[in-house]
Amino acid sequence: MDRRQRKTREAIFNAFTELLSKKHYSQITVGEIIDKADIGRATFYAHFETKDFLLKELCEELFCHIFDATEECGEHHKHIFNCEAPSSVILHLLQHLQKNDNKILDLLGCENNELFLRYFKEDLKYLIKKHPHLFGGEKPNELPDDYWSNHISTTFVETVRWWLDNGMKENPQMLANYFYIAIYGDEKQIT
Amino acid sequence: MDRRQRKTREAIFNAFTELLSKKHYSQITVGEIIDKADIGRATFYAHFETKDFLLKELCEELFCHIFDATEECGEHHKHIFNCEAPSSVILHLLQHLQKNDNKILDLLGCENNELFLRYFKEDLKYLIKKHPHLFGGEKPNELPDDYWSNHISTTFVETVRWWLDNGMKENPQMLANYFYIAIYGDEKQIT
DNA sequence: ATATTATCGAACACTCTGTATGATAATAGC
DNA sequence: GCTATTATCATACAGAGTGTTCGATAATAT
Repeated sequence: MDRRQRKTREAIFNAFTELLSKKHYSQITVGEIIDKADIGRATFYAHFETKDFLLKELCEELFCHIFDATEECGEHHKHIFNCEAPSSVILHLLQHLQKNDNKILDLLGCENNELFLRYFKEDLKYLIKKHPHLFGGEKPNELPDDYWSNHISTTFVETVRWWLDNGMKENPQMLANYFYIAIYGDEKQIT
Repeated sequence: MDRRQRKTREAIFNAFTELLSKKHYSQITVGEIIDKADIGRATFYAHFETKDFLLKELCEELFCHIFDATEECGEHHKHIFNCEAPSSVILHLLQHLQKNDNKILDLLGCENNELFLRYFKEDLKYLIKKHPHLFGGEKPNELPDDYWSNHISTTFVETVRWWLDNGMKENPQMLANYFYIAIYGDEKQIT
C-alpha cells in the first residue's frame, strides 16, 4: 500500500476516533472528519464510501487486536488461548481492557459505546461458539447452544459496560468473579 | 386535547411505525413521515421538535402499556403484580408479547430492535430495582445490587431478542424456563 | 526518466432540516 | 348561533450536509 494511502487512512481514523470520544456518532459530519484529518473531501471518499463504512472498518481494525473473530489475525487468537489458564480467559480480556490497549476503552466508554459493544459482543459470541469450554463452565443441558453462547457473551459485555458506567472502581479479578457468579452461581466462583 | 391534534398525532405515530418496520431509523426522513401521514411540514414540527423526540415519545407511549416504569399509568403496573403468581411475572410478560399487544412485537422484531430493546431494558431494570423479588429468585450475596438488576433485565431482553431472531418457535412457558435456568441454574427452574 | 496514482481545491447538484408566512378551516367558549 | 382561538395547510426559504466531478499538482513505483 502506498505510503500516502497509509498516512491518509491513519489520519482519518485518528480524527474519527477523537471525534467519537467527544460527540455522538450521528452528530459527526464528514466535513468535521476531513477538517480534523486535514485532507481533501474527494480523498475521504476515495477511501470510504460513507461514514458508516468508516465505522465498520474502524471496528474491524480495533477488535482484531483483542481477539480474532474473523479468522484473519491468528497470532492474537492463539495469544488468548496459550498465555493463561482457560478458566481465566475472561480475566485476561479484562486486564487487556484495563490497560486500555489500542485505546479501545476510550471507545467502549464514550457515549457511542452501544456501537462498539455490539461489535464486541458479536466477536465474542463467535469465539464462544467455536470453543464452548473457553470460559471453563458447563452449559446446562436444557439450554440450546445458541441461547447459551448468546447469554455468555451478553453477560460479559454487560459486565464490562457496568464496570465502565460505574467508574471502573473494581479490579479485573473482582469483576471476573462477578461474571462467574452471575453465570454459574455462588458455588463455582474462581479464586 | 383538540381532536385535530389527536388525529395528527395518531397519523404521525402510525406512519412512523409503519416506516420503522420497513427500514432503518437513520434512513427515515421527516419528508417520508409527513407524506405517509399526509400532513403539512409545519404541522409535524408543531408536534415534535425533531425525529429523535418523536421516537422518544413513541417509546414512552408503547412501553407504558406493558409496564409502568414512569409511575404514570399505575393500573397496568398493578396488573402485573396481581393477576399472576410473582414467580411467573416473566411468563406473563412473554405472553403479552406473544399476543403482540399494541403491535410492540413489530418494533421489537424489526431491524430497529436495538432502539426499542434499550428502552425496554431500562424500564425493566427500573422495575427490578424497585421490586427486587419480583422475579422470585435470590440475588447472590457477593454481587452489588445494581450489577444484579442489570444482569436480570439484560438476560430477559436478550432472551426475547433470541426468541425473535429465531422465529419465535418456543412457547412462552419454554422461554421462561430458559430464562430461569440461565439466571438461577438447573435446580431452580419453574414448573 | 517516465508512467502511474494519490491528493488537492473548488465547484456542483442534490437532499434534508427546521423556520416563517398568510390563508383557511375546525374547535371551544359564551 | 356568534366569535375568538388555534391547528392545519401550502409554499417558500436559508442553511447544512452528502457524494461526485474535474483538471492540476505532487508523491511514488518501475
